[in-house]
Amino acid sequence: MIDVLVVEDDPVAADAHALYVERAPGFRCVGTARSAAEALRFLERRRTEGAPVALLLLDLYLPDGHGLELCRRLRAAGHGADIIAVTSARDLATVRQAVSAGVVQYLLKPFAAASLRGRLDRYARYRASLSRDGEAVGQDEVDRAFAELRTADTSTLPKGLTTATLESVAAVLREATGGLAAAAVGTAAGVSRITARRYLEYLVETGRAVREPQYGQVGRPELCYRRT
Amino acid sequence: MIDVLVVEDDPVAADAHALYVERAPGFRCVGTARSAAEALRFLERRRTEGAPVALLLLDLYLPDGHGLELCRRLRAAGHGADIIAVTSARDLATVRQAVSAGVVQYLLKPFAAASLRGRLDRYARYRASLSRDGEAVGQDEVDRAFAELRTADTSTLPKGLTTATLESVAAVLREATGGLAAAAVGTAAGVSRITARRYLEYLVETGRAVREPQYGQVGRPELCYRRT
DNA sequence: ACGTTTGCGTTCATACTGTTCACGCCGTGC
DNA sequence: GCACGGCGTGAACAGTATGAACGCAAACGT
Repeated sequence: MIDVLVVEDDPVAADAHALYVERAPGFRCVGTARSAAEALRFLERRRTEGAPVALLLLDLYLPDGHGLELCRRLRAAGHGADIIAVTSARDLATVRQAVSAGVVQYLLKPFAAASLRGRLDRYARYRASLSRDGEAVGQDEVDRAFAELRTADTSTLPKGLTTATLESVAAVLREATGGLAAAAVGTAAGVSRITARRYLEYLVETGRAVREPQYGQVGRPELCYRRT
Repeated sequence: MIDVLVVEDDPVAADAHALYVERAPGFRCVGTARSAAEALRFLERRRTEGAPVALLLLDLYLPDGHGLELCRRLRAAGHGADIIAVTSARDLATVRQAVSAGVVQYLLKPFAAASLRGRLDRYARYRASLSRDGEAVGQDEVDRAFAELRTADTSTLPKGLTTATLESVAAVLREATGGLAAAAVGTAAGVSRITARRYLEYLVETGRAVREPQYGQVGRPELCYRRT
């Protein structure tokens, strides 16, 4: 279970964020703070109690200072909590400062519930890929863990993709019981293997499908796509 | 031009890193530091001179303290420099702490020159995508910028190996209590002995597994693989 | 020392992947 | 009305991850 603290001065937004966190499997909202000072007190108390907070949903505009200043104070105090910035700050300078301050995700307000949910799921996967302890890791594993923190925008489709085709590909995947190869999806959706693959890869990127190899008798293994 | 400071106690490695940085277009190595204290002094001096360092290549094992401690002190002092960790620390706990401390890349030593180069290029792209003065920025642009920092290097795995298969082979080895023969690993992972051996050998090469012969019966000894 | 036994390591055919490029289509400007 | 540029699609092709076959290496038994 990943313990989350919501830091947000607007009570309505704070409640909404807390609700979204509770709804995400594996996450638990252990409290909300209205200000930087309150957040620091909360984190300190949890740490002395031996149950440190793992993740912060942090609004950057707080009544008693900037959210990034809270980040810095937090790091200086030795808190290891990860931070997802949830803010309406739309300027690039703030984004850059957030990155250097160690913010793992940056979500612009207003956002859809699914958008936050996607980020929380990604974060959970990142945690899972780093949860094994006491073992030597390779560069590939480190890269994979970092890649989990990367999120694609789900609201706008990338160039070369259309809603209609995406819908039919997603529908095929939804109907299928097990995993389906790109070629099979293509046939079922009435498009070529290449096009089907394009959309399936997009679904994987946005976390709505997974890809796993199916080893045959001989030859390169077939990639099977399955909805999550 | 992106100003880089190399923080590394080994003079040979420091020179090599500085050389690699100079060779990357758009980057300039403005100095090297042998210790955390020296690095802090250097950053402070550059900042007062009005030419703050933009990026650190940071070794985590320093003579006067851990590199991540330097990160925290740096943030507390308000330095906004980004950090690429270049280290031989192969444990997941350190990786996690590095992420929460605001490390943008994590490169394991020893590394190929091309590997560092790839990361520098990606960092340059990240900078470029955030350098526009245009104020209003959308979620998609933020995501793209983050993605530049977190895209896994495709060249980390040798030709002929896939992350999915590597993961399942590594998982089998992790679950096993004692040593396992290539054939046994293959059966458990759902691949052939040949494929299992390929990945096991890779794990041995990268120091994540060891290989030891099992004597006792008639015939050629069986090679048992075990995680480290 | 030599045969026997057992599994290793290499080669190569194979099947699927992933990329590149040309085509057709829709919308826009002149 | 016609040229044009951008965009979504698929055919062709090179690339690549896999396993079967097979020769060989390394141990034990006599």
